[in-house]
Amino acid sequence: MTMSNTGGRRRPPTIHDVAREAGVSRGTVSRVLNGGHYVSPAAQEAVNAAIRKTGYVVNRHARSLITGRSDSVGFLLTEPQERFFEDPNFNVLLRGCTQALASHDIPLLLMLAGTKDERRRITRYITAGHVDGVLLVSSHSGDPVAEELREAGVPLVACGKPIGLGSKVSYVAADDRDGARDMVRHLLSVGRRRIGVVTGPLDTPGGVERLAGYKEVLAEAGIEIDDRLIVSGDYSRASGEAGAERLLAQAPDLDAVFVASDLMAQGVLTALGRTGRRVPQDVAVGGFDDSSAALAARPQLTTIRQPYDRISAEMVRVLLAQIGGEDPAAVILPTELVRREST
Amino acid sequence: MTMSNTGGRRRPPTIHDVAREAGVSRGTVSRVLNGGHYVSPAAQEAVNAAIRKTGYVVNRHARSLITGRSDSVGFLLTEPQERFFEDPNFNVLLRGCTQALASHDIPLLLMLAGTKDERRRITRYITAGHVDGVLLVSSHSGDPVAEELREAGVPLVACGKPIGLGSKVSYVAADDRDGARDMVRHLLSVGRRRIGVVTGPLDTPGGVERLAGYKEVLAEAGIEIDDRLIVSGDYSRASGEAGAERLLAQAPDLDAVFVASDLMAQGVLTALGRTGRRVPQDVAVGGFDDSSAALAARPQLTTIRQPYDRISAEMVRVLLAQIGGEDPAAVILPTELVRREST
DNA sequence: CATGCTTCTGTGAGCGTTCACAGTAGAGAA
DNA sequence: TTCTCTACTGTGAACGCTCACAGAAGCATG
Repeated sequence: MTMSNTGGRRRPPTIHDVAREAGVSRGTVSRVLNGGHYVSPAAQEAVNAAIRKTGYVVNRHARSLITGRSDSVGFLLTEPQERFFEDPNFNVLLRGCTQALASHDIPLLLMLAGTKDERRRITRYITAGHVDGVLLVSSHSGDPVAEELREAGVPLVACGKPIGLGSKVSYVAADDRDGARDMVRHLLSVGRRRIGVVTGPLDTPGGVERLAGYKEVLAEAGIEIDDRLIVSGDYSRASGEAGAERLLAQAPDLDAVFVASDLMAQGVLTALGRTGRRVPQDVAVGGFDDSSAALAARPQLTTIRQPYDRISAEMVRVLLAQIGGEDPAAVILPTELVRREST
Repeated sequence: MTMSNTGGRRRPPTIHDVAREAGVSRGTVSRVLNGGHYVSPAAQEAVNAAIRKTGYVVNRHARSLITGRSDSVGFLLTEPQERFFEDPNFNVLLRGCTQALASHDIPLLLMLAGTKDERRRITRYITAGHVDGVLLVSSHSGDPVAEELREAGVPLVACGKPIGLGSKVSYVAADDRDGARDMVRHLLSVGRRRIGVVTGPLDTPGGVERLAGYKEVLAEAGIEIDDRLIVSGDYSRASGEAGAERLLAQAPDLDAVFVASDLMAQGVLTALGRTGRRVPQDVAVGGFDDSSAALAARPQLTTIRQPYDRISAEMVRVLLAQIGGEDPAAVILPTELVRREST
């Protein structure tokens, strides 16, 4: 009598064990697992009972081996690392994507491609088919990773419109220009006329579009664009502080600043405070993002809310659709003015 | 003449293709891929050339199917979601772990287990063997997920000492008690005597240990412990603010506050500012973590630096060792006082 | 010359799943 | 009856890899 493996190390149950338990074949169990088409109610029930009894969980590796899909997606960050730390938006986005994917039972692989080496390694990993698609967070133009992935035909959804890439890549973005318009209109409505702006990097759509919205509204209001009222930052707190100092030097009479991110707006508040200017009495400050930085700031920031929960949900939806064979799509979501203490 | 697949959809090269190209067998290619033992230099070279030429990348699913390993690890967050957003430490930890794993070519799966449903799903996923091990970020005691994983024998490394679990689980932590001692000694050294404390949750090791360090140093200095100087928070900014208000009500004469996290310290600063107290002139404030919040605060916080880069590196090292069959281990890392403007 | 050892190589089997296909049973139509 | 159609079920054959094993070659030892 040979020893069965009953007493040995517990081996996870396979589809075979389930089939035997349910008194059906592998094929029937597999069909139940994949939607239950062409399965009789009796078999369906028997299989489900057997799955519960055995504690069976599908072996994704075996499945992937034959289907060619990995049933996982990558969340790829090609920004330099500092932004990841500082920017609260990334957290929200990452969490939203993770949860949206989880509801489809799809794990998210976090990929950081800061250095050249990392980029090569990760590109290789992705193009080898180890993930079915990629959620890309990298707004800067000329991102070589994104371009390579697009060429390799990897399903891809960017957060924010990717400037450098051809139009054939999906993206989900908030309506930057419209948000900027709302904010500047709001600043006008509270009586401000000398409105400065700290833009984002001008090689990002957020940088370009928000500045465009600013200019449009001023033009509509018949206010001349004054170049001394326009400076650029890189979305970091420090660059906001530096930007505000340049603004104050070039145009000490300004009575409002529209800042292209909440984090930079924090820096602006610091710089204004240092010169003794009160916010909002002397200078109104409007941010952008409605990130946690907006609430952390003193005074709390009036800002433009980017619907990050919806953005992440849409990114996942579009990506899964694309993995399923649909064409790339662009989704633009509306923003919302959130009024707090700084205006 | 049948059509070869040369003209069809490009199919990724397999180990077979490499073997044919190199003029050796699958087995030899496999041996090269796995360390190159028992392979002649000539074969070694031929295989490497063939790999370069074909652009071969190993199919991890096929490998996993037979080895039983997944060559991936999970980063599991069982905290409620708010903390993830607010706390800058998570970012640092997450990034550090991702990078440390990347250098071993191991992808990180991000797992968020906020709700009961998510917890069940994720436990199932992990115990099914879809990851080789888990990096656990959850300091609260009585975490059911951690306990289940431990029982299931899943390699596990916690960040911070897990109170609830048996001693058989690995963890990496900063020396909380010693850090707290350093900070309180520092406050004493700048002449403070009425030192309040805002602790973390007392069901977390950080909460307990940092308070213990505080008490020890005061005892050594011959200062009586005054319960009115001790309040607890939950590491959130808001709880810091509330805690400071309670402290000020109970002991308006305090001249320093040791706060168990930088984020809470930000709240403390806000509350102090509201009562007109100057920091550090009237009240010195010491934080803990040296997170980005410490630099963002005005004044910038004197704080205890937790070596998160080393913590993440150690977590990964210990986890990989454990996956490799070694026994669980505990690692305690030293902290460092960082003096800034708030003391 | 046989024997053993070490280093290297190829081969068959099998990991757990899905897919294509063949087949069965029953219902309805001719 | 006989045929066709639909609903359902079971059975090989992969998928691409690693592992165990068998064997070959080279060299030293008995």
